Amino acid sequence: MYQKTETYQKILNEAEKLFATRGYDASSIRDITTNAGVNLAAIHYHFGSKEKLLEKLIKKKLKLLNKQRLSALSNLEKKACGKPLRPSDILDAFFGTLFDMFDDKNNGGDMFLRLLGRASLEQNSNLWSIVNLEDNNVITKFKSALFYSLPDVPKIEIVWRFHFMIGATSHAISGTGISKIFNTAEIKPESKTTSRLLLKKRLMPFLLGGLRSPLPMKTNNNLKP
Amino acid sequence: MYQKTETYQKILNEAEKLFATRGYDASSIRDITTNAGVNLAAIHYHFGSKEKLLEKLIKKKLKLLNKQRLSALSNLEKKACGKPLRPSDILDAFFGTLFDMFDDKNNGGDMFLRLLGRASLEQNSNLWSIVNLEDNNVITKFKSALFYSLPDVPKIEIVWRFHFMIGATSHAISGTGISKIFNTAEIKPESKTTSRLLLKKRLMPFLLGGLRSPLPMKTNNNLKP
DNA sequence: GTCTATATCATGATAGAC
DNA sequence: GTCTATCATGATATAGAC
Repeated sequence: MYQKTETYQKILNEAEKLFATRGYDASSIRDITTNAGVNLAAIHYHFGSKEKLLEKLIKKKLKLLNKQRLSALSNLEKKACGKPLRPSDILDAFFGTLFDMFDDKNNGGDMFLRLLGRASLEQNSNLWSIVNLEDNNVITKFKSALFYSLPDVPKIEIVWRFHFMIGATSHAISGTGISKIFNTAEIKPESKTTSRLLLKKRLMPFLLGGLRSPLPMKTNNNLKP
Repeated sequence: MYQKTETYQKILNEAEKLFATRGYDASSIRDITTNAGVNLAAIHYHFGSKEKLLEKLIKKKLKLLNKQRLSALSNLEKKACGKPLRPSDILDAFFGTLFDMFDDKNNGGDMFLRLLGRASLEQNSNLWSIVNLEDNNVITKFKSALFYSLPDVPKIEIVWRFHFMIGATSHAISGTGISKIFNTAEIKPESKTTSRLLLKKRLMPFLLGGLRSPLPMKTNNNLKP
């Protein structure tokens, strides 16, 4: 892929900067184009709309993330020589990369997650469906690895738990409601840096515990009491 | 609390309906006031702004939810006669009520979660802090119950895991990314109704597994290899 | 093809008359 | 409390310059 035009790149860079610092709604296309030194209508010309511009940014980030995920999984599989992987390693390959991207402040890592979250909440947004397509191959590969790794667990349960793990992780990373939870006299709050460093170490056992927890009862439970 | 004025109530009702169906951004104050049969300026007069109107709605829902939560917890504690509660019961009291509210389609249950999610993502929104205050008493009580129920687990770990559980639940309930996860040939998709009914049954073991999973290693690990 | 200038529209907010 | 008029802003469409 070549560089596209200079205007195109200027807009992309400025939008990423502004979205990251102010958020999507607070970044007007007037702000973006003015700061980028281009015309107001340039966003419409190059991207179609402000929303499409956001799409472009998200897809760019997502592509990078998923490349890292697949690479991590592939490395694990090479070492395993056809044997099932350890669930914890699979989770590391999937969620660990996300943490790395999140910690990459210079590349607007947390903005990415925030915007992804926003995209999933907007009712009339087609952003999420676009993200799905992009992500589908990765999800499929990781699900397969989990199926193979946990042959005694029904696939449908694994899929559900994958879903739950993604939720816990998104929420934890975006920091939603952190202060609410930690604001009590009983707990001496850790410094922000400390908890940041420890977050991954804390979340991973939680995810693994959830993934491996006993299966729910069948709806029609015919066992004797 | 008395009825306030008729106009006030009309706006509240119409706003709840429109936010639930179209989302916040797509519901203009012109739509709301027109449908409600009141003047355009009435929202500003009675609530101050569109955002404040949303606040009002969220607080109303939240108050109801938290009342139910405290009531459920209180019932458990009465039955326990001072003994620690079972973790699964505590989770039921906290998350089960959320599921019930979510399933209350007639009262705009899923709109509530969507708007709450939105509120937490908007950077310059003070909605979340308002929600915090409202929620603080409830969180504190449930944390205490968990501390008492799991005396061998460090409090800080319990708090973190509470946070993770909330994330998994929000994500699961809002349905974010469901299609992404389930779209593969390997799994025959359950009907929407079925998975809805089974969601709670599936999530609870996951949460419990996460809550009770082995603790993470200390950062400074002095144990011999 | 790339970009700019301009016009137009919808929205949230507000002032002031009644 | 209610209403009309008006404003500032953001988003978008179009015409046309280079």
